Amino acid sequence: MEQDLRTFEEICREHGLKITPQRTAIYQELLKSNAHPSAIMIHQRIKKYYPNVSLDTVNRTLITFAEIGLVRIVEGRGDPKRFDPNPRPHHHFRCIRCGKIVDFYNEEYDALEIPAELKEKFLIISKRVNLEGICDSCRNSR
Amino acid sequence: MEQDLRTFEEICREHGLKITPQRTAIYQELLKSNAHPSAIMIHQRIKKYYPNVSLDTVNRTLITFAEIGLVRIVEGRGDPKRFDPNPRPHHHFRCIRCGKIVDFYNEEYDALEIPAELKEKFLIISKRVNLEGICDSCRNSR
DNA sequence: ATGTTTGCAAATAGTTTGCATCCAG
DNA sequence: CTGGATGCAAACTATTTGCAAACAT
Repeated sequence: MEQDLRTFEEICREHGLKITPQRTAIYQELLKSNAHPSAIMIHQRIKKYYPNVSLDTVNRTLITFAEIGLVRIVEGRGDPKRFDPNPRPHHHFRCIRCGKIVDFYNEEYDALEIPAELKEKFLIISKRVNLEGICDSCRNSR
Repeated sequence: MEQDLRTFEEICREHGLKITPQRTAIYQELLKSNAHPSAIMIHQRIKKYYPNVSLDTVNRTLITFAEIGLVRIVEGRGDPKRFDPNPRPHHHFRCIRCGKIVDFYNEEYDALEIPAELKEKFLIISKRVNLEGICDSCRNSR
C-alpha cells in the first residue's frame, strides 16, 4: 500500500499532474476496494472523512486516472447500451478511440476451458475474449 | 434473412411475446447492421420509413430481446462507469444478476495469442477474457 | 506567481416509469 | 374481447461543462 502510493505520486508527476489530497484519497479508496467501484461509490466513502469533495472531482479524477493508464474502466462507460444479434460464438475487438466494436471468430478462443475453481463457485453462462486497441481507420486518420 | 425472421417469430412465440410491426422492424434493423447499434441508432433508422415508433418502444423492445436471449448487450449498459486499479494482467467474471465483477488470474488466458489478421489490421493494446454468469451468493439467495 | 484543480450549479444524455390508448391473438 | 404492447410526457440517474475561487508547485 505504501509502495502503491509512492508509485502513484511518481506516475502523477510523470504526467504533469499535481498531487492533491482529493486525488490521493480517491486513489487510496480505489485500492482499498476490490469491487471495481463507480464514481458514486468512491464519492460516498470519501465523504465520510473528507466531507467537501465533490462528485464532479471524483468523476474528473477517475477519468484522468484512466487517461494516464493508472486505472481502467471495466464495465459500462456511461455510454449507451449497444446490442448484438449475432448468435454464433464470437469475440470482440473494440476501438478505444472511436468505440467501434468488431466481431471476430477464433476456434482457439472458443475452445478455452473455464478454470475449475470458477466453475465450482459460479454458474458460467458465457465466455468471450475482449480485445481493445486502435482500429485501422483511427490509426490512419491521426 | 428470411430464415432469421422466421426464427425470430418462433422465439417470440416461445416466450409468449406478440409479433408486432415495431418488434419486427427493430429486429430486422439490428440484423442489417453489423456495428452493434444502440437504441438511439436503431430508432433513427426505423423512423425513416416508420415515423411514429417511439424511442421508448425501441428501448423496451431491445431489453426484452436481451431478456429472452435473442440479442446480447455488449458495451456499456447504461450503468455507471466502474474503475479497476489492478495493474496485474487479469480477467473478469461478471454476475449478470447483481453486477459484481470478480478478478481472476489464469496463465493460459494470459498466454493467448492475438490472431495474425487482427494484429495486422489493428493496434492491440489489451486482451481480456470476460466470463458472465450467476455468482455464488445470487445462486444461493434465489 | 501562475496555471492547474476544485466545487458549485446548470446543462446534457440515456434510460426508466406511469398511464391512457391501441392492437395482436 | 382482453392483456400485453405502444406512445407520450415526466422523472430519474449518470455525466459533462462553464466559471470563479482555491491551491500545488
